[in-house]
Amino acid sequence: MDIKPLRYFIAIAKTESFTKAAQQLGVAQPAVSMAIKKLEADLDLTLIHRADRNIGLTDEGKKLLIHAEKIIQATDDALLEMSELKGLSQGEVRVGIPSMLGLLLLSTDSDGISP
Amino acid sequence: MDIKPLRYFIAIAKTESFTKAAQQLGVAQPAVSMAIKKLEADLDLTLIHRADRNIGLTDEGKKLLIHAEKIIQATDDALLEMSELKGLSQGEVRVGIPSMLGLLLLSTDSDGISP
DNA sequence: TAAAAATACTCCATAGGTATTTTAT
DNA sequence: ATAAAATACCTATGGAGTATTTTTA
Repeated sequence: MDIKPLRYFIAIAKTESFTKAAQQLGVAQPAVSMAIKKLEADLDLTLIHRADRNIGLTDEGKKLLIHAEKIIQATDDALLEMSELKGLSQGEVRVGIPSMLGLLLLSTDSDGISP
Repeated sequence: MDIKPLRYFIAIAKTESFTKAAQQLGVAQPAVSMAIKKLEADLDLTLIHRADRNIGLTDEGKKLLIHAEKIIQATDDALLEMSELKGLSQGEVRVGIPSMLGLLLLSTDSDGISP
Protein backbone atom coordinates (compact mmCIF):
# COMPACT_ATOMS: atom_id res chain seq x y z
CA MET A 1 0.00 0.00 0.00
CA ASP A 2 1.29 3.37 -0.98
CA ILE A 3 0.58 6.80 0.40
CA LYS A 4 -0.38 8.77 -2.66
CA PRO A 5 -3.32 6.57 -3.66
CA LEU A 6 -4.62 6.99 -0.13
CA ARG A 7 -4.62 10.73 -0.59
CA TYR A 8 -6.51 10.22 -3.82
CA PHE A 9 -8.94 7.93 -2.08
CA ILE A 10 -9.62 10.43 0.68
CA ALA A 11 -10.19 13.17 -1.88
CA ILE A 12 -12.72 10.99 -3.65
CA ALA A 13 -14.45 10.17 -0.40
CA LYS A 14 -14.69 13.85 0.45
CA THR A 15 -15.84 15.06 -2.95
CA GLU A 16 -17.81 11.95 -3.88
CA SER A 17 -16.39 12.34 -7.37
CA PHE A 18 -13.36 11.17 -9.29
CA THR A 19 -13.40 14.30 -11.40
CA LYS A 20 -13.62 16.75 -8.51
CA ALA A 21 -10.98 14.82 -6.62
CA ALA A 22 -8.67 15.00 -9.61
CA GLN A 23 -9.15 18.75 -9.88
CA GLN A 24 -8.53 19.21 -6.18
CA LEU A 25 -5.42 17.04 -6.38
CA GLY A 26 -4.12 18.76 -9.46
CA VAL A 27 -3.93 15.63 -11.58
CA ALA A 28 -5.91 14.34 -14.52
CA GLN A 29 -9.05 12.32 -13.90
CA PRO A 30 -7.72 9.05 -15.35
CA ALA A 31 -4.79 9.15 -12.93
CA VAL A 32 -7.23 9.07 -10.05
CA SER A 33 -9.35 6.42 -11.67
CA MET A 34 -6.38 4.17 -12.28
CA ALA A 35 -4.84 4.76 -8.88
CA ILE A 36 -8.01 3.60 -7.19
CA LYS A 37 -8.31 0.70 -9.53
CA LYS A 38 -4.82 -0.39 -8.59
CA LEU A 39 -5.46 0.14 -4.89
CA GLU A 40 -8.55 -2.04 -5.16
CA ALA A 41 -6.59 -4.67 -7.03
CA ASP A 42 -3.81 -4.62 -4.45
CA LEU A 43 -6.26 -5.03 -1.60
CA ASP A 44 -8.48 -7.33 -3.63
CA LEU A 45 -11.49 -5.33 -2.49
CA THR A 46 -14.00 -2.95 -4.02
CA LEU A 47 -13.65 0.37 -2.24
CA ILE A 48 -16.01 2.52 -4.26
CA HIS A 49 -19.26 1.60 -5.89
CA ARG A 50 -19.72 3.34 -9.22
CA ALA A 51 -23.17 1.97 -9.68
CA ASP A 52 -24.71 5.10 -11.09
CA ARG A 53 -24.09 8.76 -11.42
CA ASN A 54 -23.40 9.07 -7.72
CA ILE A 55 -20.50 7.16 -6.39
CA GLY A 56 -19.94 6.18 -2.78
CA LEU A 57 -17.72 4.15 -0.53
CA THR A 58 -18.46 0.52 0.02
CA ASP A 59 -18.41 -0.81 3.57
CA GLU A 60 -14.82 -1.83 3.00
CA GLY A 61 -14.07 1.62 1.62
CA LYS A 62 -15.48 3.22 4.76
CA LYS A 63 -13.23 1.08 6.90
CA LEU A 64 -10.22 1.95 4.80
CA LEU A 65 -11.03 5.63 5.01
CA ILE A 66 -10.57 5.58 8.78
CA HIS A 67 -7.18 3.95 8.40
CA ALA A 68 -6.16 6.14 5.49
CA GLU A 69 -6.80 9.27 7.49
CA LYS A 70 -4.61 7.99 10.31
CA ILE A 71 -1.83 7.08 7.92
CA ILE A 72 -1.97 10.45 6.20
CA GLN A 73 -2.06 12.23 9.52
CA ALA A 74 0.98 10.33 10.74
CA THR A 75 2.76 11.05 7.48
CA ASP A 76 1.99 14.72 7.55
CA ASP A 77 3.09 14.90 11.18
CA ALA A 78 6.39 13.38 10.14
CA LEU A 79 6.82 15.68 7.18
CA LEU A 80 6.07 18.70 9.31
CA GLU A 81 8.57 17.82 11.99
CA MET A 82 11.21 16.93 9.43
CA SER A 83 10.61 20.24 7.75
CA GLU A 84 11.01 22.03 11.05
CA LEU A 85 14.21 20.17 11.86
CA LYS A 86 15.56 21.08 8.49
CA GLY A 87 15.13 24.72 9.31
CA LEU A 88 16.86 24.31 12.66
CA SER A 89 19.80 22.20 11.62
CA GLN A 90 20.50 23.72 8.26
CA GLY A 91 18.90 27.12 8.30
CA GLU A 92 22.14 29.00 8.33
CA VAL A 93 23.88 27.10 5.60
CA ARG A 94 20.91 26.59 3.31
CA VAL A 95 20.54 28.43 0.08
CA GLY A 96 17.01 29.42 0.96
CA ILE A 97 15.65 32.14 3.23
CA PRO A 98 16.40 31.36 6.87
CA SER A 99 14.54 34.30 8.32
CA MET A 100 13.92 37.96 7.83
CA LEU A 101 16.77 38.71 10.17
CA GLY A 102 19.02 36.40 8.23
CA LEU A 103 18.05 38.18 5.10
CA LEU A 104 18.90 41.55 6.53
CA LEU A 105 22.19 40.40 7.98
CA LEU A 106 23.42 38.23 5.18
CA SER A 107 22.12 39.62 1.95
CA THR A 108 24.70 41.13 -0.34
CA ASP A 109 22.26 42.64 -2.78
CA SER A 110 20.17 45.68 -2.15
CA ASP A 111 16.66 44.35 -1.95
CA GLY A 112 17.18 40.87 -0.56
CA ILE A 113 14.70 39.57 -3.09
CA SER A 114 16.35 39.39 -6.49
CA PRO A 115 17.75 35.95 -7.33
CA MET B 1 7.36 10.44 1.48
CA ASP B 2 6.70 6.86 0.60
CA ILE B 3 6.14 3.84 2.76
CA LYS B 4 8.68 1.36 1.47
CA PRO B 5 11.73 3.55 2.16
CA LEU B 6 10.45 3.94 5.70
CA ARG B 7 10.49 0.18 6.11
CA TYR B 8 14.05 0.18 4.79
CA PHE B 9 14.96 2.96 7.17
CA ILE B 10 13.57 1.10 10.16
CA ALA B 11 15.43 -2.03 9.16
CA ILE B 12 18.66 -0.06 8.99
CA ALA B 13 18.00 1.50 12.35
CA LYS B 14 17.39 -1.91 13.89
CA THR B 15 20.35 -3.68 12.29
CA GLU B 16 22.68 -0.69 12.20
CA SER B 17 23.74 -1.87 8.78
CA PHE B 18 22.69 -1.32 5.19
CA THR B 19 23.84 -4.80 4.26
CA LYS B 20 22.02 -6.60 7.07
CA ALA B 21 18.92 -4.54 6.44
CA ALA B 22 19.00 -5.49 2.78
CA GLN B 23 19.30 -9.17 3.64
CA GLN B 24 16.47 -8.93 6.12
CA LEU B 25 14.33 -7.10 3.58
CA GLY B 26 15.14 -9.48 0.80
CA VAL B 27 16.53 -6.85 -1.54
CA ALA B 28 19.98 -6.01 -2.80
CA GLN B 29 22.17 -3.68 -0.77
CA PRO B 30 22.27 -0.87 -3.34
CA ALA B 31 18.49 -0.70 -3.33
CA VAL B 32 18.57 0.13 0.35
CA SER B 33 21.41 2.55 -0.08
CA MET B 34 19.67 4.41 -2.85
CA ALA B 35 16.28 4.41 -1.16
CA ILE B 36 17.75 6.10 1.89
CA LYS B 37 19.68 8.49 -0.25
CA LYS B 38 16.48 9.50 -1.98
CA LEU B 39 14.60 9.76 1.31
CA GLU B 40 17.29 12.06 2.63
CA ALA B 41 17.17 14.11 -0.54
CA ASP B 42 13.38 14.38 -0.35
CA LEU B 43 13.51 15.52 3.24
CA ASP B 44 16.66 17.53 2.69
CA LEU B 45 18.12 16.02 5.84
CA THR B 46 20.84 13.57 6.76
CA LEU B 47 19.22 10.65 8.52
CA ILE B 48 22.16 8.31 8.92
CA HIS B 49 25.77 9.12 9.56
CA ARG B 50 28.08 6.79 7.69
CA ALA B 51 31.12 8.38 9.22
CA ASP B 52 32.98 5.21 9.90
CA ARG B 53 32.52 1.50 9.93
CA ASN B 54 29.63 1.78 12.32
CA ILE B 55 26.52 3.45 11.15
CA GLY B 56 24.05 5.33 13.27
CA LEU B 57 21.04 7.59 13.13
CA THR B 58 21.49 11.32 13.28
CA ASP B 59 19.30 13.29 15.65
CA GLU B 60 16.97 13.91 12.75
CA GLY B 61 17.00 10.22 11.92
CA LYS B 62 16.00 9.38 15.49
CA LYS B 63 13.06 11.74 15.22
CA LEU B 64 12.01 10.25 11.93
CA LEU B 65 12.25 6.75 13.33
CA ILE B 66 9.50 7.52 15.84
CA HIS B 67 7.25 8.79 13.09
CA ALA B 68 8.15 5.99 10.71
CA GLU B 69 7.14 3.37 13.23
CA LYS B 70 3.78 5.03 13.69
CA ILE B 71 3.21 5.24 9.96
CA ILE B 72 4.16 1.61 9.43
CA GLN B 73 2.00 0.54 12.34
CA ALA B 74 -0.98 2.42 10.94
CA THR B 75 -0.34 0.95 7.51
CA ASP B 76 -0.06 -2.57 8.79
CA ASP B 77 -3.22 -2.11 10.83
CA ALA B 78 -4.98 -1.06 7.65
CA LEU B 79 -3.61 -3.94 5.63
CA LEU B 80 -4.60 -6.41 8.30
CA GLU B 81 -8.16 -5.20 8.53
CA MET B 82 -8.51 -5.02 4.77
CA SER B 83 -7.23 -8.56 4.55
CA GLU B 84 -9.74 -9.69 7.12
CA LEU B 85 -12.59 -7.94 5.32
CA LYS B 86 -11.55 -9.59 2.10
CA GLY B 87 -11.94 -12.96 3.73
CA LEU B 88 -15.38 -12.05 5.02
CA SER B 89 -16.83 -10.43 1.95
CA GLN B 90 -15.29 -12.55 -0.74
CA GLY B 91 -14.11 -15.74 0.88
CA GLU B 92 -16.76 -17.86 -0.69
CA VAL B 93 -16.48 -16.62 -4.23
CA ARG B 94 -12.72 -16.25 -4.47
CA VAL B 95 -10.67 -18.51 -6.66
CA GLY B 96 -8.30 -19.19 -3.81
CA ILE B 97 -8.61 -21.53 -0.85
CA PRO B 98 -11.39 -20.27 1.42
CA SER B 99 -10.91 -22.86 4.11
CA MET B 100 -10.25 -26.50 4.66
CA LEU B 101 -13.96 -27.09 4.83
CA GLY B 102 -14.42 -25.24 1.59
CA LEU B 103 -11.81 -27.42 0.02
CA LEU B 104 -13.50 -30.57 1.14
CA LEU B 105 -16.94 -29.42 0.07
CA LEU B 106 -16.11 -27.78 -3.21
CA SER B 107 -13.15 -29.54 -4.72
CA THR B 108 -13.88 -31.56 -7.84
CA ASP B 109 -10.53 -33.28 -8.08
CA SER B 110 -9.34 -36.03 -5.81
CA ASP B 111 -6.57 -34.43 -3.80
CA GLY B 112 -7.71 -30.84 -3.56
CA ILE B 113 -4.20 -29.71 -4.33
CA SER B 114 -3.50 -30.13 -8.03
CA PRO B 115 -4.09 -26.97 -10.08
C1' DT C 1 43.26 -6.59 2.92
C1' DA C 2 38.52 -7.26 3.91
C1' DA C 3 34.18 -5.38 5.05
C1' DA C 4 30.61 -2.39 4.00
C1' DA C 5 28.55 1.43 1.47
C1' DA C 6 28.41 4.07 -2.76
C1' DT C 7 28.30 4.48 -7.74
C1' DA C 8 27.46 3.10 -12.62
C1' DC C 9 24.68 0.92 -15.73
C1' DT C 10 20.75 -1.27 -17.45
C1' DC C 11 16.06 -2.89 -17.53
C1' DC C 12 11.35 -3.02 -16.50
C1' DA C 13 7.23 -1.52 -14.14
C1' DT C 14 4.27 1.96 -13.34
C1' DA C 15 2.35 6.56 -12.74
C1' DG C 16 0.54 10.16 -15.30
C1' DG C 17 -0.83 12.81 -19.40
C1' DT C 18 -3.86 13.25 -23.74
C1' DA C 19 -7.36 11.41 -26.45
C1' DT C 20 -11.21 8.61 -26.75
C1' DT C 21 -14.93 5.55 -25.48
C1' DT C 22 -18.42 3.82 -22.56
C1' DT C 23 -22.31 4.43 -19.57
C1' DA C 24 -26.20 6.23 -17.32
C1' DT C 25 -29.31 10.02 -16.70
C1' DA D 1 -27.28 14.93 -25.14
C1' DT D 2 -24.42 15.46 -21.36
C1' DA D 3 -21.48 14.58 -17.79
C1' DA D 4 -18.68 11.42 -15.42
C1' DA D 5 -15.78 7.37 -15.24
C1' DA D 6 -13.19 3.95 -17.74
C1' DT D 7 -10.03 2.55 -21.31
C1' DA D 8 -6.22 2.95 -24.71
C1' DC D 9 -1.99 4.50 -25.77
C1' DC D 10 2.39 6.76 -25.01
C1' DT D 11 6.17 8.66 -22.43
C1' DA D 12 9.11 9.46 -18.69
C1' DT D 13 10.57 8.49 -14.23
C1' DG D 14 12.36 5.68 -10.85
C1' DG D 15 13.10 1.38 -8.36
C1' DA D 16 15.84 -2.63 -8.30
C1' DG D 17 19.25 -5.90 -9.98
C1' DT D 18 24.32 -6.96 -11.25
C1' DA D 19 28.82 -5.45 -11.46
C1' DT D 20 32.21 -2.45 -9.84
C1' DT D 21 34.52 1.03 -7.17
C1' DT D 22 35.49 3.58 -3.10
C1' DT D 23 36.50 3.85 1.69
C1' DT D 24 38.13 2.81 6.30
C1' DA D 25 39.32 -0.05 10.02
